[in-house]
Amino acid sequence: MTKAEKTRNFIVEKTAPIFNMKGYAGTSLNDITTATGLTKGSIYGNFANKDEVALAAFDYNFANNVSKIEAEISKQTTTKGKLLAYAKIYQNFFIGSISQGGCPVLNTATDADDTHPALREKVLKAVLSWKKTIIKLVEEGVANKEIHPDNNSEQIALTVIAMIEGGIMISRLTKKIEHWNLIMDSLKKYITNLG
Amino acid sequence: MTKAEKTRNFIVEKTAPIFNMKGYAGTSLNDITTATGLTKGSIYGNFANKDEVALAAFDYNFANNVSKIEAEISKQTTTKGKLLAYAKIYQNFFIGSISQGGCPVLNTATDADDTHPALREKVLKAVLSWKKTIIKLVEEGVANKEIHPDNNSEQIALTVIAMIEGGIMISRLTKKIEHWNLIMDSLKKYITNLG
DNA sequence: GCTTAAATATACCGATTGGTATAAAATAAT
DNA sequence: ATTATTTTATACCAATCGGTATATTTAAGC
Repeated sequence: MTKAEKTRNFIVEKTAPIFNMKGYAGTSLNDITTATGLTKGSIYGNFANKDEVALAAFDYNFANNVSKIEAEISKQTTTKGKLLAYAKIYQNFFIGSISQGGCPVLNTATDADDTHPALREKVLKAVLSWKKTIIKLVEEGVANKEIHPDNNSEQIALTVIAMIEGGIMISRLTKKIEHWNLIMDSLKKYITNLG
Repeated sequence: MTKAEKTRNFIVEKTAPIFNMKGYAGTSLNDITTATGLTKGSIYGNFANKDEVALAAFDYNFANNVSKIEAEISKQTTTKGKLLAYAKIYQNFFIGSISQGGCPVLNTATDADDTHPALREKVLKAVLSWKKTIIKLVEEGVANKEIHPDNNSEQIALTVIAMIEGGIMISRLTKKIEHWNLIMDSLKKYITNLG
């Protein structure tokens, strides 16, 4: 890894939480330079413009979350209940992540959907791939005869995502962990009752 | 109504959708003056600063949505199924609102939760009052023996809000009305199965 | 170790940011 | 109709915005 690559990564690491908290328009180049300790020249030596930093920051934030979730999911040996594990993991594990800027998908989606097409496109892909992952899990459950084939796998995936993201919004706003727990319990019940 | 009051309302009406789309940091005073056709002097003659315009804009956006929803809810004669009507109304009615800037609660919550305490406080109150309204409906249903008393009314309220807001985020991002329909159908089923 | 190329810092650019003082215009009260 | 008051427009402010050209420093190749 060359020096430039290291610096590039360093910039992304340091600015990712800022973009996640303040949004694209809310994050200034001054924020970026003070967070990294670097000067503008150095930033623009590694990125063409603010857009590229923001896009890289979203990728970083999202990949970070995905890898954490996937690491926990893969720990689950039982193919049955893997879907349920999804909710459980989010509930127990995601709290820390939630308390420091929140979900990058939710933040970037609401921030960029009407204002930043390139960024929007990235979140869109992220959500669609997330949806696809859950659909696969559901179909796995159907194949295992754990989930009734009458269920609409796409509907389940969308519902799970909506409950998680909506729940994150509420919990971060009210700052009440009980709210988060109640919603995640509700999600668990929803998944359990799929059978 | 004095001239100043009229102008104040006019400014709020014209800028409310902009704040809803672009967020607080993303909306500039230039946006405000071009949207209203007024000059800065006129804006600052009616508002102390940009903050006050943003706060008034949120109030306007939120009140607008609430009044629309309440108008439809009150049309429902049956006390039973009023909760269900909630989902139905959102599904059929909110689409137009969603396609032009989205839900002010979701937008402002994710925009302001880490950046703008005064604005955050306003959304917080809005969500808590929304939650309260649903809780009351649920308790009404329990009193009518339509809903089993074992149910946790707060959990139901939070779940309903989470599904709606999460669903709005997804639908606005993917721009697929089928996604919205699937999630709202899921919400209806959730409410139906409460009994 | 020297040269070459890459990476960073400095200093600056015009444009725009939110905000204000003051003057001009429009409204309200008498 | 005239005065007093409110409302709007003009012109300006310092600060910050995103971005760039150039100089300086640092790392890489030989």
